[in-house]
Amino acid sequence: MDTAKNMEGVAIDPTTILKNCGLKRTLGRVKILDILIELDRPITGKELLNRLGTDAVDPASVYRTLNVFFDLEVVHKIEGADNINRYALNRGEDMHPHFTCRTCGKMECLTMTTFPHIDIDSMEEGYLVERESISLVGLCPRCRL
Amino acid sequence: MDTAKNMEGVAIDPTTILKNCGLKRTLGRVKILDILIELDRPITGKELLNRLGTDAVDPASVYRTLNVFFDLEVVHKIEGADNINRYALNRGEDMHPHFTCRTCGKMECLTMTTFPHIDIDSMEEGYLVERESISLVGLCPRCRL
DNA sequence: ATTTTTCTTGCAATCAAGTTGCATTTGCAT
DNA sequence: ATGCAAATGCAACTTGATTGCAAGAAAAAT
Repeated sequence: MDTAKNMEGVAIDPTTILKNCGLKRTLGRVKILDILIELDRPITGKELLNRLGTDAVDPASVYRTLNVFFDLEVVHKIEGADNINRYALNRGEDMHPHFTCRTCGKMECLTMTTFPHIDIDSMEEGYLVERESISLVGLCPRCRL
Repeated sequence: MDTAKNMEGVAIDPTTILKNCGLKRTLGRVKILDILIELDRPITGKELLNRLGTDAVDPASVYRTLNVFFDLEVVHKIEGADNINRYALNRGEDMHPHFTCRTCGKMECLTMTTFPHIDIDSMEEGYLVERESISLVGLCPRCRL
């Protein structure tokens, strides 16, 4: 079985990721990366903690790790649906909107949807736009009954 | 001097607003509406409390009031830039993106910018989209140095 | 292989935004 | 004027997340 690769054809396994950004390979970080690699949608710190389950990593360490990963661009941080941060592995994908179900709280990446172009030039002079995000909220098929 | 009007030509003063939605005209609500009417950008509960200043309204009451206003569509609630809710008077405007300065935290409405159309049909069947928001984050001219 | 250095973690305390329960007060219809 | 539903203030609490610090684990140096 092949190792997963990202869009640039780079292998994505915890050890390689950690080595590539000069972080020590600790059990907690590996477990967190295992979960994020497995998943194709952004999850909250809470869900991550739940998934880590019994062999718990301390919440403080989880949040610290996520922030380190975010600073090193190992993960994306998605804010905005319900004021809870969600994290997803940075696979080098294009920017895309996210859909969050109001009931079950699951967030999904709308990778099939083209990211609409915002006419930034029509903004007043002098603004520097660093991040753009589009967020849809509603009901997913399962929660819609 | 004329009283301010919204897009439907309805006068927007605290007393009228409160009467129109069957809420009691209390001092706190009037003060909050005064501030929101005056402002053309969404503000946080914190900023609202600061502006209420010395003649303080209790934080719990402010947040309760904002929620009541939101439920009655008197105000918009904008989430997403930094996981802090911001509120702006509902003037019946079209949906528009918001820009938040990473440094000073001020949010502005990008009313001059057309709201890009998201191709919701390209989403899988069964989703119900209730809200859509577009959020830009960066530096405003003042904070850009 | 062992020591040393540096980085990480766990734990507990803390923070900030926001909510809730409840007794008291206030607006307003009568 | 007065009676009652609605709103407020206060304090306690919730939740997501951060921080200080002592103890522990990786990687580097010997």
